Amino acid sequence: MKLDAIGDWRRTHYSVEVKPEMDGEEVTLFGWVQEVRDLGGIRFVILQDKEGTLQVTVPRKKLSSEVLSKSDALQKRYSIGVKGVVKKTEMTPRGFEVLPKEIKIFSTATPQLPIDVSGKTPANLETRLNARALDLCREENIAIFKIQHTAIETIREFLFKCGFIEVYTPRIIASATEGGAALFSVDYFEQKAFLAQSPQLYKEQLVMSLEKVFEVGPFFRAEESHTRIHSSEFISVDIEQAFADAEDVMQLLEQTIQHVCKAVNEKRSKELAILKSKVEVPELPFKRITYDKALYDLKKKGAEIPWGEDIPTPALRTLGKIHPYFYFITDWPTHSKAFYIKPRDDNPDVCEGFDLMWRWLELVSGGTRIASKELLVKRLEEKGLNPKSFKYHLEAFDYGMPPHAGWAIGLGRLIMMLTGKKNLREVTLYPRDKFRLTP
RNA sequence: GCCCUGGUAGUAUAGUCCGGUCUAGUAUAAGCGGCUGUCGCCCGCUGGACCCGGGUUCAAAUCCCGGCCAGGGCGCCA
Repeated sequence: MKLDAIGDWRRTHYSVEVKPEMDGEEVTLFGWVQEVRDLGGIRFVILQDKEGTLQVTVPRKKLSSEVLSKSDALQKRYSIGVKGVVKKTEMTPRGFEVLPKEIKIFSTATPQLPIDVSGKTPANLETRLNARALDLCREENIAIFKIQHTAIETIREFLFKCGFIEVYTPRIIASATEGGAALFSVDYFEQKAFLAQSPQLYKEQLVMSLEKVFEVGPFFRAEESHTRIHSSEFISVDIEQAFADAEDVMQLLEQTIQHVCKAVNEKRSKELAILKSKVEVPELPFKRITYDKALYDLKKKGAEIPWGEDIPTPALRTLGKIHPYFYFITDWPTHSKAFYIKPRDDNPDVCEGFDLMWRWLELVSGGTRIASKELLVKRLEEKGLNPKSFKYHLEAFDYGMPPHAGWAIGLGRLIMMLTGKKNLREVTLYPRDKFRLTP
């Protein structure tokens, strides 16, 4: 088929911007054919763009042969341009239709698509991920990533307003042992290097200069995790603040979450409706329960966890039923948290680390950090880590490290909460896990 | 890495327990034809599938073993 060039055509309106009141007005529309309903003497073409759909109506006897032959060729997913006239009518859901004067076909599509973009025949997640570029054309997925956009936009705006500076720390790092999670190794010229699992050490160093920093970016964990809430590559929203403690950053966090919920509610009601998801604007402050209280609650429900251990997933599910909303878990056993979390001055067995939970899902992890080099070295040793591997990081503590605190939001999990999706992969454009490296 | 469940046309599924009219059903998508108000349009026709390898058996989509893959759960996980 001979394809058309865009030439001097430029879009005048997105589908959503066309209104019945524009009756008689000429518009230029770009997008994709979502569906063609051919009734013989009349043909209905549903044009989709990133904002939605509208109906292009082709009455056989009333249009030029050139427009007719173009519309004859149209099939699902063809990329097209339509120059036409808006006509007010009661016969379409949106109260108007567009009568084409000229149609351009920019690109064709294979007749048998791997998934049904109009959503009539559902496909499994695996099938959808294998055809992800096409899957992402579905209205529902566009809605998910618009919600993510609004969430990130809101977080940035709010943090900027609070005086935070956005930074970019290295993804390629030398140290293999920050403790805990396994890292991916990469060839780095003649050396071995690793992909960063978090910006933790860098953002702590930056509070000495920039005081309040944040970073949004991908991080990597080479874990065996095979669950619907873990991914080898994920987006973290990290902040770190000088001259602050856990309570300060918890307040910042709950305000951030509240702003996000409010913004998504106000700006993305259409997308939430598409996803059949509801987001309430939470009241502040969020409930704060201590680790001890969580264990006590669990014991009452028959799940006994020895003091000092991390709370396993099944127990978190129980906890999520007891507290079916946002809640902080505070005062964790010091040795259950990372080496840089500050132990409490009045009881060093417990630390100033916290998790923000949404039901059973850990959305955010944070805490007051250790500002004393001596204590940090002690904690590294207790964790079985070699302080020598942290030479450069520890040096920063010789130059006036202020008291500081911070947190990290798992962006995908936040989006799961907002969209009601139950698998992290669904809210990740191109998910990466142990078994999936493509597309 | 472990446990459970599963893998059938482009997609989603029925059939599998209890092997044999399964020549593998249905929906949707696709191709062709028809239809002037559809909006999950409708009607007719056509083509299209048992994950891979081995075994049991007269006979395997169906039973057994191995592999690969998927979903869920667990563990791991700043």
